[in-house]
Amino acid sequence: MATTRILPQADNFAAQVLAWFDQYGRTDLPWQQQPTPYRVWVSEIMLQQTQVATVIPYYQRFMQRFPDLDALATAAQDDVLKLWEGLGYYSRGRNLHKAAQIIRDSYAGKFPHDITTLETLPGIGRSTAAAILSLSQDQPHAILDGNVKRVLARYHAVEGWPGETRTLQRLWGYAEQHLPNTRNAAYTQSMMDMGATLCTRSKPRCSECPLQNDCQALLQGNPQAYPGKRAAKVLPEKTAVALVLCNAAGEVFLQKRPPTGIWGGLWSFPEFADNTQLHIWLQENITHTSLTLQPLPTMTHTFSHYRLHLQPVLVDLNTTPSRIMEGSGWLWYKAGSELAGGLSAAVRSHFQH
DNA sequence: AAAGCGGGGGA
DNA sequence: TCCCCAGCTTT
Repeated sequence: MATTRILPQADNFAAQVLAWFDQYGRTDLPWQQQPTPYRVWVSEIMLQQTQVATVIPYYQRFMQRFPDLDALATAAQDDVLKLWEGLGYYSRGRNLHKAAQIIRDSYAGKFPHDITTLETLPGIGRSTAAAILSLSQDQPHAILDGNVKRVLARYHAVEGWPGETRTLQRLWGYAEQHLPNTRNAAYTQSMMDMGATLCTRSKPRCSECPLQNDCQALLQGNPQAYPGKRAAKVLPEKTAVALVLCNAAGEVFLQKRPPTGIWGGLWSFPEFADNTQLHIWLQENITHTSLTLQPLPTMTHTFSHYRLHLQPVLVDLNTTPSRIMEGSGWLWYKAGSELAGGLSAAVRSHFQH
């Protein structure tokens, strides 16, 4: 909650941010011309998850077609979504349209100038509501979009991933603490511009930053370490059995995997959910009277979404397969030989040992 | 190919 | 309150 600040700034953070804005801040963006709440609102919604350069042409078409709140509220949803095509996150367009109708019907068509009311509208959260009223009305609210999160996380060396409630609360605290007593709109724009152009995710241009002398992350020598990344999720563990079937020629039996899923379309060992499935397969496909099954050391593979513990079982036929060396979907593979298609990581690591 | 992004909505 | 999702971009 932004409160009235009657004391002078505790530090010169805001002064430096404002001074930078006066020299380098953007003032030529379409929504900065006649920054009415409606125009700023539309721009802020479009700018969620989307960069300025992408937004500009969409914004211009949108404003041409829906120059004011009433035009938007009256439009058919399809007409709104048509202008959103290609921007992504289409619920933004639907919510924008819905909110326009709510303002028309419940607020007599007058755009709410009160942050609490604004936040109740679909598509408008705390940061977006603050940005609209700051930029269009110069109201003293703090924003906290991705750019500002980066600037503050670095300046204060805030540990933790901003998605965590605790980290987010700290960042909001700093965002409010640094607000200037005047020129809030310029300050808000400056924070966004600094985040977008200086305090970038990778290769921040710290030597050009007005905050470089006090930035804790920079003083630590590693601004890129902030904000913290999301903790790696604990991956589900899966187990499977792989058949390493060898013949007397020193070749290994491989199957082509289905086109989708892990190792899609690659050549790999026949894989089974468990030993029972392996035994069934062997009985159906191998005519030898007695087979020796020799377990090999377990191989662990980590994918983006799970960890696979693969139990290889070696079966040596000690015979040379009579005729067919290759069928559709399977073949006998000699280590190092040419192969039309890739090998799964499991097979590659098997042959490296 | 993986992460980031502001808010909505469901668990 | 937490978690996942949407869709496109950037790295």
